[in-house]
Amino acid sequence: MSEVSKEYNFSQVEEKWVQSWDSSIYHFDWDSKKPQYIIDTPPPYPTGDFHIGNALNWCYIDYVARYKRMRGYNVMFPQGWDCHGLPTEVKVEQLNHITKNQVSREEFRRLCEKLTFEAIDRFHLSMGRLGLSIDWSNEYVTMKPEYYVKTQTSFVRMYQNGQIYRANHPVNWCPRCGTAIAFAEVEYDSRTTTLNYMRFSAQDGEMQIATSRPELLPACVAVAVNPDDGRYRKYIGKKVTVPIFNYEVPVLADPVVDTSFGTGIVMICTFGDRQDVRWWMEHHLPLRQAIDRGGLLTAIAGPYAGLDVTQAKNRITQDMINEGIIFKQEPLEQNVGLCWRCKTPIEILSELQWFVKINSEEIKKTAEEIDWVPPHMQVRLKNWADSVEWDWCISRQRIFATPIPVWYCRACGQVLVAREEWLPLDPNQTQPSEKCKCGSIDFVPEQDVLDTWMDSSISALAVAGWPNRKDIRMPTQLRPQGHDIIRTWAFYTILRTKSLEGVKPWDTILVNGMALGEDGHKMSKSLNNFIRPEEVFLTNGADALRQWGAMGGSPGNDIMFQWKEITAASRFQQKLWSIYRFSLPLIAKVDAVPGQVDRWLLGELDSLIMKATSAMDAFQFDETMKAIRGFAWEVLADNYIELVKARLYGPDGPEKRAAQNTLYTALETLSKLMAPFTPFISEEIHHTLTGKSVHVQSWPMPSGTPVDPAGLAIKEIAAALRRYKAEKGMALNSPLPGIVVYSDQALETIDLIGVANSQVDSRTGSPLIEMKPIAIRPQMKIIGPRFKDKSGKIIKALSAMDPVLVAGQKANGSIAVPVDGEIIEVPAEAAEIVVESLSAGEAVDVLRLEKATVLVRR
RNA sequence: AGGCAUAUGGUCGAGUGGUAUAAGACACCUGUUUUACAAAUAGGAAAUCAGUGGUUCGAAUCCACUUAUGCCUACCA
Repeated sequence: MSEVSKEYNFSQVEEKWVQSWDSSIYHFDWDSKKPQYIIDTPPPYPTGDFHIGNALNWCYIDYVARYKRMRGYNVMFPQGWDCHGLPTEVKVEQLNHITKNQVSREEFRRLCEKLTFEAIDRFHLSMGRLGLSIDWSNEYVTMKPEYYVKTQTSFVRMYQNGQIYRANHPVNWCPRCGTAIAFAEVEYDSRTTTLNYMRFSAQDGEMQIATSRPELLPACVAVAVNPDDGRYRKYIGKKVTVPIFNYEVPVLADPVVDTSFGTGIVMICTFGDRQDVRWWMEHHLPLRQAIDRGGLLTAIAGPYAGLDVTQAKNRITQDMINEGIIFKQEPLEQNVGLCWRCKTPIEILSELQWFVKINSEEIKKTAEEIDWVPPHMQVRLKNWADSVEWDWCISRQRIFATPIPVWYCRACGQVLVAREEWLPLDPNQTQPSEKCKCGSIDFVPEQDVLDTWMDSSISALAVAGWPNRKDIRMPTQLRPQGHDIIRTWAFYTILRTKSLEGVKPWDTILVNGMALGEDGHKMSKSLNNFIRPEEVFLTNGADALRQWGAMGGSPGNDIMFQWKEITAASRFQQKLWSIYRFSLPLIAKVDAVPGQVDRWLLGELDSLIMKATSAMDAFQFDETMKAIRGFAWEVLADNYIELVKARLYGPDGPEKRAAQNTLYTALETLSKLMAPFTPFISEEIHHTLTGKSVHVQSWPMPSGTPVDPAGLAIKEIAAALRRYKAEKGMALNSPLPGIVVYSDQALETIDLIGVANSQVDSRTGSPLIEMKPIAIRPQMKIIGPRFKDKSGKIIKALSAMDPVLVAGQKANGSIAVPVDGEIIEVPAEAAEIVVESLSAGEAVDVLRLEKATVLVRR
């Protein structure tokens, strides 16, 4: 055997295996007869860094993938890249000092692709270094035609099924960027604005209305009051006149109106905010669009047309003050919706856009068919589904995204959606190969592109072989993701999979928490609590980081990054390495009959395997790792190895071989159990022992060896003797004058003699020591359910009885307890007797253990 | 403002109805060099389980309310 270094050199070992592993063992086999286990891996947005949060997500996936592989599944752990999106466009503009309109669409797209490919390369490096068992034969890149043909196909099919339509609909609009944006792209900032009190003239008098956006006055389509508000009841159903613009709008009643805000009367405009949209739809109000795509006021704003929002606000406010229409102003703390990119206040405009129909009920129903880990995460999806008010706007006014495969006939305006067999295509570069119904061949291409979620929401379908394979592998088995994107990625994926194939996308969704910094806040550069995985790779290695991911917390809970966890992980690896270093020259894989102590260890190993298996099946990685650490450290190192050292160092013989073989088995099994968590050190150990890779091995099965009670007793005696010596201030290897152990079993003494460095006599039975009952422990579990509300009194009375008397009665099967002058018979199990041993006057120390009594001569 | 979650020793964190030892880790204190490991080992101190009320024979555990924190969503005409 080669030299094993005293210290575990994680970087040498990890780098070695990163270099030499054959990644083809992780490839999914489309022809396999094994049960499939397909993971719908999140496709990250590659512009950015691979941070600790990513690392955590991918660790979770890798634990599962490796475990399932070892359990005999045909596992697919694919990796995709969600490329399209605004951040990349912005970055390209910054890096090249251009705006996207200064170069052609094709050129701009090319620049975005280049940046994205570079970013993907960086991710590849980090992911490899983390030891992820990704199946790179199933990699997908959403910006490549091979992938976006699927996005376009899904668009065409959903259009044909009537699930996609084009319509005028309110959208969030950034006037500066000139594009519709999703709710997720709106951020809020609190600002102080002005609340203006205005007079509207009504048929019977005057209505006073407060608004922070007087410039939307020409977009006013109604005013609303609360039906329960006695002040304004008389106006309901009547008309009022909009000042300055002089047209009449109805007065509506709506319970949502807050009677205590402002005057209790609301001006409904198209559109000031989301509530306006709700009212507009609910009450079927007309549309008066006062702001255009550029953020300028339209012709209906009369004298204010052509002004931008701020100018218009100032002018109209001043005019109304001058005319006495505004009679009061007060400051208002208000959260304003901003474009997250350019911080321009957004407007809600009605635009001709493409939409996907949202059927919340169907999504909720499908969500119920999926196993949520942890279960309460499903509630988040349901709440979101219930709060969705508009259909999903999927068109974006951008460049770097999947093109919408649609043209419009210049002659008659007819919409022409591409045929599936024409895809992939960009309508800006390709003309349709058929005429319009009107006979024209002159088409205008759709310039809008698809929302990025249209790409990523078919990830499950894409990895399962949709749409080309005859045997689409739906549903997939697992969706791992963070809880921050339940409302988007999970929601849209369920929607699309159900729409396109009528099935749920996954059997199980595993939701992991967010990675928090050491200060307990979400990791961010601005808080300076940001840790890069590379930092940990350098200081403690990937295995240590992976252990943190497993130990840090249970699924769904946020997990704090802590260096001390990393340190603890490293220490464990060092401990394991020490065990390995000690064992390697001594162990052997030989046939041998295990002794009592060996059978104890093998029994403990069995229960570790069973514990680890059930915890892994429930995605309880923390439980699994904890059990492994506990076994390796306390059971194996502190007890078993100490016990069998004498045998291992001793002459060859059946006893030595038994220890050699048992230790070998324990190490080999440990390397397998740890392989999903710490692939590097596990591989190093396993490979040295067997010459094979641990990552193609099967998950260990219990050998069926029960814990040998005699072996357990020996282990406890050894621990007691160690404690005894420590308390006496003796060196642990100093001999004792003589030891006699009493037990029900005939205990083997070979290991005890070695570990105590003393003569040991083993006898069956008990020593001549008087055992005196001194206390009674009532058993709540027995008494409670049987005696209910009397339990309290019985316990009190029982505890007060003479322990000697109770011990005698217990031996006879039942105990008579006097309660309130009445005798109640309680079963023998209702009381445990505490006994004290009285020394027989010999010069011995008595160590009383559960399964044995040890006399140590002084 | 709404939804969901969380609250356990100095710190982190298991435990989800059953005994007066509430796991473990880190930190702290004390002993010990024992032919793998002092980043070890043997031991110790340290928690009225956020508060109040309730259900129960019995509550860290279930329920209600309160307080604090986190996340998600919304934000005001």
